[in-house]
Amino acid sequence: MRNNTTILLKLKPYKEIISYAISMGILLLLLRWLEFRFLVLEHQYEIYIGLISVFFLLFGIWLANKITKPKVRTIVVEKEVRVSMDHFILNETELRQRNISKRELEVLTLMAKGLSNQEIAEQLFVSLNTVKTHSAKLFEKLDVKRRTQAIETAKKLQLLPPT
Amino acid sequence: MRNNTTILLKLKPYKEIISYAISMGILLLLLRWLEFRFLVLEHQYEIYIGLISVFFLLFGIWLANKITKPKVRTIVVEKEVRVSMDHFILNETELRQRNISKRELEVLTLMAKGLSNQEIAEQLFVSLNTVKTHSAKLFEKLDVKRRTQAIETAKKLQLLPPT
DNA sequence: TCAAAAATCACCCTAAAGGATGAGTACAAA
DNA sequence: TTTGTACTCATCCTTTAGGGTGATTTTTGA
Repeated sequence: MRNNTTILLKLKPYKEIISYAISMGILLLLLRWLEFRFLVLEHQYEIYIGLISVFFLLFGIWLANKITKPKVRTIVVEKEVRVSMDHFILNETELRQRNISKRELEVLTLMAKGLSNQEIAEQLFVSLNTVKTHSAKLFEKLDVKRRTQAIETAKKLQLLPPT
Repeated sequence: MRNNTTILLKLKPYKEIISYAISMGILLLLLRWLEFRFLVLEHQYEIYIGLISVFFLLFGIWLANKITKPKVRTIVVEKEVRVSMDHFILNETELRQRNISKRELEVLTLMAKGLSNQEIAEQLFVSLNTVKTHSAKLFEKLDVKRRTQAIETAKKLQLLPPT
């Protein structure tokens, strides 16, 4: 059982040769038959030759397609990929120098997302007043007057990820 | 000199046809010669047939290699492109789709810089009310409620340069 | 343990932002 | 010429943001 399989596997690479041999066998039969025809119709051997030619031409083409490695043309397309700064690194030095606390940075982050003070308060589970205090201190430390400026400045200082 | 080059260049595409014609010519001569041999050596026409067969077989293979189209394999190479302010391209399609006017974009730009409505009004030499009208329409068109959101959204839509 | 810093919240007040609506002008396209 | 659109400005009103001050509670580092 296992031996048979091995034999079959060993025969596999010679498949084409075998099919070639079979083809040649069929061809020989065909030739015999054509030879008979040729003898009967004396002066029409040009047709015979023509048929042979056409057959081997087609056979050659078929064989070539079977044998030859497929031509592969490689087209390299360069695709531009916008690299969004998913690997944002917070500028902790700046953070320390400006003495900005964790909570303040949280408020700043939510500010940058476009949340109102009320929404920030809800998000952080603190009162509106607390958020206001944080933002007021934040504006001082960032040396700005408005939240829009705070966001701009913070992004420039790499305290917030860019757009 | 130049004419010769031109002629050669014009002949170039027909190179295969010409080589084919030459091959056929040679073949005919060969056939003639073989025919002679055939007549002389009466019963050796199998060799003749064989030669014809081999020739057309090889010719078929050659032809197949010439004819077959190469398979095209497309390799997409992703190329990282850092997005920086330098080559910011405004998304005019988005601008048109959202029907945002030039003036509104101006206001949006100044907003993103952190200016107050009053400052924007002074910069554009219009009244505060005008700026408010513009910003109100902007918020509608950008489908946001606050200026901070407007800036965020606009940057995401590439209507404003990133930080 | 104790002081400093951070975080929380409140109150009051002003400034700015935002919503809704109406209306006049200028300019280009139909 | 008319029509539409962008731009301009105004008024009234509400909401949100921001400034200033003071106070209590946690947290933290020396």
